[in-house]
Amino acid sequence: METDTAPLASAKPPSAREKLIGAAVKIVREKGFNATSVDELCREAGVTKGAFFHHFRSKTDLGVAAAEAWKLHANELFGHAPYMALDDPLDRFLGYLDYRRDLLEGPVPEFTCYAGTTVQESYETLPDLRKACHDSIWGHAETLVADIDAARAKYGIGGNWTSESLALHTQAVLQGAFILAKATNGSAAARDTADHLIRYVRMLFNLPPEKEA
Amino acid sequence: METDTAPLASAKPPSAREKLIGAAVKIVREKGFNATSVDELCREAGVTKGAFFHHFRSKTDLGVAAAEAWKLHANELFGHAPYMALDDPLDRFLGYLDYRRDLLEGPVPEFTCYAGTTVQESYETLPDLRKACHDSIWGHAETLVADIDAARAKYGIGGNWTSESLALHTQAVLQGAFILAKATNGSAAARDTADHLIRYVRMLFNLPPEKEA
DNA sequence: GCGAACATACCAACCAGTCGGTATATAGCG
DNA sequence: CGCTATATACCGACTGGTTGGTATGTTCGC
Repeated sequence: METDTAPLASAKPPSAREKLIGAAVKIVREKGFNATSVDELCREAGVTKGAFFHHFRSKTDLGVAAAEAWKLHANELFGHAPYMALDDPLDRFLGYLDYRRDLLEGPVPEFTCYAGTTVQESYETLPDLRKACHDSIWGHAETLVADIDAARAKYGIGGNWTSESLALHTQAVLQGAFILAKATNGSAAARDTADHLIRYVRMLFNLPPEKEA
Repeated sequence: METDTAPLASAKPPSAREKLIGAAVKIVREKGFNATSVDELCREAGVTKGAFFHHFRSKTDLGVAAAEAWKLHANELFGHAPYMALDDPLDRFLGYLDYRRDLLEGPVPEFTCYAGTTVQESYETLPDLRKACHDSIWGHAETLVADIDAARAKYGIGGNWTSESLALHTQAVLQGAFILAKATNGSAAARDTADHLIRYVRMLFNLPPEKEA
């Protein structure tokens, strides 16, 4: 049906549709999907209710579109980060993990995940939204698998685990870090958890721990 | 103010208060805090609205009481599990992790965390509830710290990390596992992530990986 | 007969979604 | 070029149902 989903930032004149998707990503990360009303989304986007229901059949529909936009946004951000220019696949993967840890700072709603937040509220009640959030998370994890696989082959790393499961594990740890951040309303505990993840991956690949204090 | 919070299961005649707390823990884990209405909680508990607002000043107030009950419930469950009889602190910690992984099965709402679910929806808007969820998670993590500390001392394990941070990391990984479970509406991905956590802890303590397939 | 535990009736605010309408752009046609 | 037809984008008042919360009982143990 709808395939022209635009990323979070786009060209010159943002249409009502794009403004609503941006508003959803922003406000839902602050207050959650259910606590965000259509009127509030319209106010944030500077758009009327008529425009809302012209572009989206329902509030859930906007939630789905926002999940798709969120995946594109993430893959754009991490796919073009500096560490992606490195030659070694393990360096790229470790660069990704460092980058993700370093992003854990500032106001909590600015580094948390739209899809992870939303799926918690929708998984039992809104199947379409659950699936869209699943695809958002899995679609991002997928982008890590090739490098993990290549790194294992290059350095001869075996073990009773799959590269897919490690990619998903990184996402799980980050999602857990977001929950710790929300619980404390700060980012320190989240960074500590990301450090444990980095330590784990380095151990899996027989690397020494990062520089100590 | 209110200090007589009862655990999830108690003696003979469950009062309206206890029934409401039980209903909150159950339904909020399914649908989230905001999507759960007071009327639905009353229906589930078999209690009228008058009884609800006799015992709780607000819906948020019930959410706070449920978070406290949830912590008591968890510490009761894991504090009396079989592995707690083991002599070695590392065996107890590993027993805890195995037990948590093995609990990841069956319907998703039955193994997910009330506090982790709720804090995501409330951290910006309902400070009291955020704090109660924080105390629930941190209060459970605390119960692991003594064993981790003792295990490190016994086996001479150093490293640039604190026992508190590892205890919180286990909670973060489990919270992340719950999100993967919700996204898939199943528990397989969650168990895989728990396996990575167990592998990490074993590596930290210089143990070989668990039995392979 | 008095307070705690519950029940019933009710309310104002808010909710997602509807609907009749307008403004503008483009296309087809002569 | 001028005229009509059609489609898209957008507007905002309105609706029926739901929300969290209140006001006013009733019941019952002490």
